[in-house]
Amino acid sequence: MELAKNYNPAEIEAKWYQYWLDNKLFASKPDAREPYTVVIPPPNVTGVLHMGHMLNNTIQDILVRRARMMGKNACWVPGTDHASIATEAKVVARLADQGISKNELTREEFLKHAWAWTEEHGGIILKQLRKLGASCDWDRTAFTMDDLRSQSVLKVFCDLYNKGLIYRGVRMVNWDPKALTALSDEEVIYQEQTGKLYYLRYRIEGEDGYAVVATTRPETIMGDTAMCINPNDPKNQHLKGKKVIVPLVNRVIPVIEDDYVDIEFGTGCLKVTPAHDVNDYMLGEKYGLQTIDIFNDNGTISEAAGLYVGMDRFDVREQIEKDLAQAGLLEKVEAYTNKVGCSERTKVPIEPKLSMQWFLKMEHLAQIALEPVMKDELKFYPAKYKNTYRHWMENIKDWCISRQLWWGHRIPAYFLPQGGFVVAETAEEALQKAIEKTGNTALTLNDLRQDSDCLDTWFSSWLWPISLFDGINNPGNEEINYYYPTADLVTGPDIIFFWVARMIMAGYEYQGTMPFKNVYFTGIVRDNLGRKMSKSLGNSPDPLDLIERFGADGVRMGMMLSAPAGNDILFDESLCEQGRNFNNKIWNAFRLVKGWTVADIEQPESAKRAIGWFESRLNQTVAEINDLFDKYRLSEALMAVYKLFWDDFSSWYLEMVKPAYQQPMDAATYAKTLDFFDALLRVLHPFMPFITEELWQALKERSAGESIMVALMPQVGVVNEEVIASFQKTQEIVAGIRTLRLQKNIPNKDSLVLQVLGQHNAVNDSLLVKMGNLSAIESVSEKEATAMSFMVGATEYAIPMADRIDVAAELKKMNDEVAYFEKFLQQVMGKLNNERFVANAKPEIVEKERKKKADAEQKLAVLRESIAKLSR
RNA sequence: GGGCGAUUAGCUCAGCUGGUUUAGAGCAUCUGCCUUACAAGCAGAGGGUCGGCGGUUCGAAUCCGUCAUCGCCCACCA
Repeated sequence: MELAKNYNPAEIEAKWYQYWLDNKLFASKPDAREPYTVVIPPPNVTGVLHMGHMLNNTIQDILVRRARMMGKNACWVPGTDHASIATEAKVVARLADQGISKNELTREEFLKHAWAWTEEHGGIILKQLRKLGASCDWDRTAFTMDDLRSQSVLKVFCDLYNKGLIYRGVRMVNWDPKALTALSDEEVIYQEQTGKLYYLRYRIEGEDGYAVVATTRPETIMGDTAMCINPNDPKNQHLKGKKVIVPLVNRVIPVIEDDYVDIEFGTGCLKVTPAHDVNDYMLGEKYGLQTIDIFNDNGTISEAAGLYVGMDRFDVREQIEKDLAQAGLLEKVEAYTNKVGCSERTKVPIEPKLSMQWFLKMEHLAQIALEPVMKDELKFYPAKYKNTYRHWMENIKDWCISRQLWWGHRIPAYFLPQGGFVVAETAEEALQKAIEKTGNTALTLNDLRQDSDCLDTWFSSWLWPISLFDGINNPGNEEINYYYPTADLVTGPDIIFFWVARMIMAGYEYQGTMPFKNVYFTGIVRDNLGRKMSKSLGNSPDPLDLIERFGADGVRMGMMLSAPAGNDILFDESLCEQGRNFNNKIWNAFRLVKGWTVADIEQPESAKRAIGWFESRLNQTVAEINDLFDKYRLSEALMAVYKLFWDDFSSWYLEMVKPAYQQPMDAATYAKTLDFFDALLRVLHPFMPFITEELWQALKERSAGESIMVALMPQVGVVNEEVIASFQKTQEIVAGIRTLRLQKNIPNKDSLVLQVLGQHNAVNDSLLVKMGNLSAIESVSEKEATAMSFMVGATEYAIPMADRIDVAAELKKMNDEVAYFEKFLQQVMGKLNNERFVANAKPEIVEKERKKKADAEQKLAVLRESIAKLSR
């Protein structure tokens, strides 16, 4: 067989992905095996794969593939999210490019465009995931707005409404003036902005003086309906019971008193605008103040304001500053930085606004979802997110679930002609309820008007682990019973409240148990300077381009090399390079092994020893990897396999069993080597699915449809610690020989004699001879005068150098060692001479120190003797 | 303003309930090798007073306090 010198992933990856699909290896159906379920965090349906997805899905695929090879029935369900607000914004933008504005269209027309967009761009991201090797059960691909998921949403909405957990009412909500919709608290992000603090003069009615109010939002004065002071504020006592006049507006408003006001801030006077500030709203409620809504939905000034009507809120801020100054009502302006709540989606500052919305009461849901996490029944990795979770749960507020958008699940509430509404899953059902409610049998579907709002995107996402198995519409069906609760959820901590917490609530509310057993929080993928990857910085590599250049396996390995749970990963292309290099290493190891010829010859002693050692090392590493996976320490598990393959297998094992040039190998060693290779490929497969399949198929005869994907992981066999320890000594001796060769420029092909002084365990001598290229190993009581030596443990090894020896250098080396061991011994003696150490430390610790002392003394004795001889 | 987490080799990180000779790994670096699997490689080597200061202890990277720097989350100070 002719194999290319370098591994070429491109040809191989497409071939095997198709093979897996053709053989339905990703598909899962309930059976007698233990299930292992993962639901994908559904990406935005019109999204494109970025590095965050790469990380997230690589981790999921590793977990899923491993579970499959552990004999579980692995089911990874893919899908996409309709992403109500984000997608609607994109569709609106595209329509605008075509000169169409949303409000020219009917709801139906708009939705037609939205669906067209979805079909056009939808699922691109899922196709891209195939390039990564994702082993999703594609037949199960779901969409948060497909029929089953939509029905689930409506059913849950009705159920929660019937339970009294969903209500409709006028509340202060976060209003996005650009997207023209209400938002949940979680969709508001607070950003620091440098702005100004304006000191405005409010004339006191019937007096000459004025009170000064500090505000960041002078444009809201048209909505002022009171001024508030702290009753305990000594500097504002004179304002008690007075009335003041709103600048420019000239409205007379009362001065009220409440200890909510911070005496220290500004002048201690607060302007109260109940319609446009959460706290002011609270004050307004408390003191029965009038509310004047001075804003239109798009952030311009409304008729109610009387002034600046139709102007944008930020233009008014500039204009009013000038007008106030001109009127002598602006005391001063200071530079001021504060945090402004902005829409997560459109980035514009949100406007607190009173409006009629739908809300979900969260208290009960938070209650059932908190304890399981705190008690680790449902585990978070890393656990530090438990704190974050608890804090949110304990301070939870009602969830505003209605959005003034069209792209999403329309709220199943139907308004009646004579007022009031009914909630029902279908219009027909609603009509029936309406008739029952009103007693009016003449009502028809045309008399009902369905609420035009739709639901927050997350109101469908929170059902994902249940709705994917149709557990809402069809409770207790075979699939939900089998696949639920899912095993691991892999997602970013940025959506812990949006999604993770709410899924846990829905899980307990609708299935009576957790939606997943473990949550693995990934970090954020950053560039090598620690900056977030973003389009504007241009520091985000194109994943598909990376895959093309380094191979999917190479990129996967690059992502995983530094990705402990919860840590951000500083991504650099060099990591992919390392991954590619590793692929190449595996490829070439395979070339070597497949190049060997087998003959009916006796198995050499060295091969027997090598096999015994590697078997133990393999078992040891497999056990270690099992443990690391249990702790979700995937990058460490990968590193363990990496070292096992590169160092132990390639650098040591293969070199030890390798026959001399063009010589054949014995059949037993060859068979064993193939077995080892097979096991290594299986351990590697979850990390690097493509190259491992390619080589696994080529390693031995396989039958049609067979795949490493469904081969079983190696089991942990016997680990002979003694063999490993004695081999480690052998490795050190070989390294010693190699160091001397390098120092003295002795080529590898020149064989050497190794002299051993004192005790030597000869079991690995056959390996020593082979790896060190020795012509003999001699036990001597005294080394040759011209020998150079090194120590392994307490034994001295020497190699006669004849005229190559440099006595002075050799002496210096040994004297340095003496100095080192003397210092070391001194430290050990310091401890042992300390009575309190001997008295207090655990006996085994003291024993260890005694051993150190004995070893050091022996080494010193050997060294001193050598020095004495050499100096003669 | 509260809370959480970090700070260990040039870089990215391990180091669990204090005591495995002198704190580890990978990458990078340096030296020697185009040795018939692999230069995307082989062999070898160097590199850290564990952020600062104090404390507890026979003993501290590890526990406590404090300061500094960085990061994240939450919060209604206009």
